[in-house]
Amino acid sequence: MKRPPKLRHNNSSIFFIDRTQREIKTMQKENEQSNKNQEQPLQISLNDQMQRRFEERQHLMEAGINPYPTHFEISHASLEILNNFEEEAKTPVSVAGRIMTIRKMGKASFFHLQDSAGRIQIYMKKDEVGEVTYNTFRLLDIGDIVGIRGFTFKTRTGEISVHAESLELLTKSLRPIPVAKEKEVDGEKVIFDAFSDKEMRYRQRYVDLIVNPEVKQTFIKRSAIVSFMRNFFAQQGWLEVETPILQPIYGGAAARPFTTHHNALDMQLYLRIANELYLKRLIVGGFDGVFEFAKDFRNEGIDRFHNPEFTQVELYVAYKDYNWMMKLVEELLYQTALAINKSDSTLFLGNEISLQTPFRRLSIIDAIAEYTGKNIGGQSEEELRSTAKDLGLELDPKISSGKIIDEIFGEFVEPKLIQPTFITDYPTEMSPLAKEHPSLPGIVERFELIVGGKEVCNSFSELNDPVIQRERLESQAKLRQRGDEEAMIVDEDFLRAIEYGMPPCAGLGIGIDRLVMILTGQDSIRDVIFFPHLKPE
RNA sequence: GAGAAUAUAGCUCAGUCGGUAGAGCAUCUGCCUUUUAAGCAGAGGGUCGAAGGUUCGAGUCCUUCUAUUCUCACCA
Repeated sequence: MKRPPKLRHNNSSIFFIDRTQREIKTMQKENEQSNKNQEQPLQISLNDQMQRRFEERQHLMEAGINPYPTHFEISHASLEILNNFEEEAKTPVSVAGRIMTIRKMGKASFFHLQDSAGRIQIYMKKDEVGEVTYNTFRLLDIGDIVGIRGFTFKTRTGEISVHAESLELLTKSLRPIPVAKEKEVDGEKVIFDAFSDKEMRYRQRYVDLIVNPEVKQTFIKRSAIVSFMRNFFAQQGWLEVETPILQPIYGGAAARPFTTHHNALDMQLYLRIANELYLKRLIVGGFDGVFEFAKDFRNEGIDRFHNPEFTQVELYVAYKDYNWMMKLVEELLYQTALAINKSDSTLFLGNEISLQTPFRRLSIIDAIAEYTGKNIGGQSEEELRSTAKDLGLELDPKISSGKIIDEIFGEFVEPKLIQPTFITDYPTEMSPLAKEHPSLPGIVERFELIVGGKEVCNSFSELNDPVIQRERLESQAKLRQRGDEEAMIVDEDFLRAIEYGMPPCAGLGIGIDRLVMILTGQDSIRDVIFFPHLKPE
């Protein structure tokens, strides 16, 4: 460099750079030349804004100032200052956060710092912080992270702020963040030109979280929902466990799996589609109640209700049945809603949903009768097929009676069940792991909870007769041979386990992503998963 | 898997009949000591998603491809 930029600093971490436009141009030229000469490993394509920020980082380091120091003592979060403000106190505070707005007015400036709790305005006056610090500040960018020491006060226009006495750069930001401006109109916040491109929001969730505060709230709620449920289960004395994600035989649900390969063992493995069979092994082993918050993986379509990996909590409780489990689910969801939203009602897909207990209960046969006028109780496969035809439903000729009922239900009933509704007593054929109803032949003790037209829970009294279980799995294997890719596989180890004897048991699965969607009012699963699956850029 | 829409500056978006690439915010320079979508004056910034084609000339018309969004189908 022919002429380095003027750098002055004193013994604190304060710096001062004075540049003219011409000097910047010269430096850019030199930078380009040195890039050519030295084959920089840096492969980031720079726009003008990034170029300038890279240079600034370099200048700081040349001046012996670390743009990435290791720590800063924080006394207050932004929200604490706002909540505990006392007009006359002038409380000394130190705060840290990302610069989100800047309003420079010559020898005084205002800017907002954003920390994890919120935003706080900082006021800085040249007379008070001195020329060196003030000029330091003038060079910082929106997006930089700084620490401020000062005292609290309220501005002429009434905003609680921090009057800065010193400033320390904590992290230099190299990429411009898409700042949106906001304004209050009649107490309502109006946001201008928000960062709203959905693809970029999902791909660069970190940016989404910085600039769209309501996104953060959704995920904070998600965390609170899981914590609340975990405590709810733990307080009953049930054990939180972990079971394999990599499985030699997958099972517990009707779905197509992901496959992977273990090199050292040279064997194919599957990513689990459900935890059910492993959790039941633990009930055999003598635990009275086990639960697992689990990532499951299903190799199927992607839309706003389905992500290839999703979260379920499964719970198994010995000596209980599905009627008991229904009461538990009602209580759990009601309590969760109250804890999270302070309300038992929520807006989901345009519908006001009430989680007030008790939820409606309806057998699948009655539900179909109510919403289609067709009584399918006791109908044979052929009769069911003609009922479906009457209703205008086209069916794959391969599917059998259980699936036909499921199709009719899914097409004509499920979308209409907006308020929480337990659908009970499914055909045995659809539920190979559920125990048959003692007084209803061909029907199992099973329920699903439908909310907003979508399945949220699935539960049954678990089948524990190993002989019948083997028959059921073997007939699944036959369906598989007929071409049903989702039919289950015979899992000999699971059968061996329940041959030792599994106590009567109620099982439950709750789709966490969907529950979070309902309780946070989000219409897409992508808005409740930090990093939803997208094709590579 | 099928259909529709979208892709232009860091962000949000205009761009008419095919004829020199536009705005607001952000950035840079100057002024401004309680502002808040701060203000005033000026400046810089573009492989118009990618590749072909038509044309004297393409952001614009045609073809193919890529990604996303929405709807439908399957799945929870």
